[in-house]
Amino acid sequence: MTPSTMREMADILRNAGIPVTLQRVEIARVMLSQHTHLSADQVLAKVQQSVPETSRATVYNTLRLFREKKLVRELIVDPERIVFDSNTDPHYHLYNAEQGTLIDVSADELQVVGLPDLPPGLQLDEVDVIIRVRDRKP
Amino acid sequence: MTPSTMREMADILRNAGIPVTLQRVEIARVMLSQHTHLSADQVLAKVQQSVPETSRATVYNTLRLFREKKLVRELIVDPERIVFDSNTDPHYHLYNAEQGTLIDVSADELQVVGLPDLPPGLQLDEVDVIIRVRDRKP
DNA sequence: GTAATTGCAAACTCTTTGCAGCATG
DNA sequence: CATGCTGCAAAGAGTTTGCAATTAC
Repeated sequence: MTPSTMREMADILRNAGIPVTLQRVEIARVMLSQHTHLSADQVLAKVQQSVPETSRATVYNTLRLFREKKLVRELIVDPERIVFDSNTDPHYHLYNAEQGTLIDVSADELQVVGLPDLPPGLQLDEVDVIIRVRDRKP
Repeated sequence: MTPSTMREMADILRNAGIPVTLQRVEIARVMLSQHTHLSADQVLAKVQQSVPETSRATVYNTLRLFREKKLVRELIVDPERIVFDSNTDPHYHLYNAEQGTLIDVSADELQVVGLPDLPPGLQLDEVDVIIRVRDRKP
């Protein structure tokens, strides 16, 4: 990690009100230095490449913390695992279950029209759109 | 189960090419006699009210079979459990995670516009829309 | 010194699987 | 008789939790 990345990640954490630790900076580097879609185990594997003294529990704890602070979103697209998305702008997803690939679709291209009125006492949280595709079988 | 329901469920199974058994008729009654959203465990609990000699494995096997035969859809809305939906018409969902309630939104009311062109070699499987709501906190 | 953070291992939940017995055609 | 369906129990995967040791303020 370059010094500037280190500093950038630490700043993101502080701005979010998260006390800075080595493991959190490292998890931030993996998740937040570019847009990605990663499962908790994928994050663990990447973090352990640079900081082997990182436990699975810390990764789960930290990802939950990041989610609460809105640094990442949880995507529920596959029953096997939760995917964490570091793109927090409004957007949708194209998912290929066979390959496990997940691609962002900007909210500029794709829109949802005709959202129903919500029953009173409810407020909109978010709208997920998942375009599920598969390999064309000839 | 009235005799007519019994017969109706057996017909649905036969039409789908599924050999008729007591457990399958019972699971069909729970899932298919009206539109519902149920987890495997909820189906198990309901089926066991009338046919206690029904195992968890059979419920999972049968729900998978129903899915392959397009009698039900699998909904991935909550990381805790898979929900099976007996409404196989095109439609979307409004989900309240706190209450666990899931409501159908017809494809007549709500539409997705601007679906991206798919990369060659891919075909569209389905488009899921989940409107996530929560209780309004005053 | 008090509180927060971490690692380890165990626990937990949902789902799948292996296998023996039973039923079915 | 051969196939396939069922129940039971165990296995498996992902996630959470309890707790003691360490670190930080």
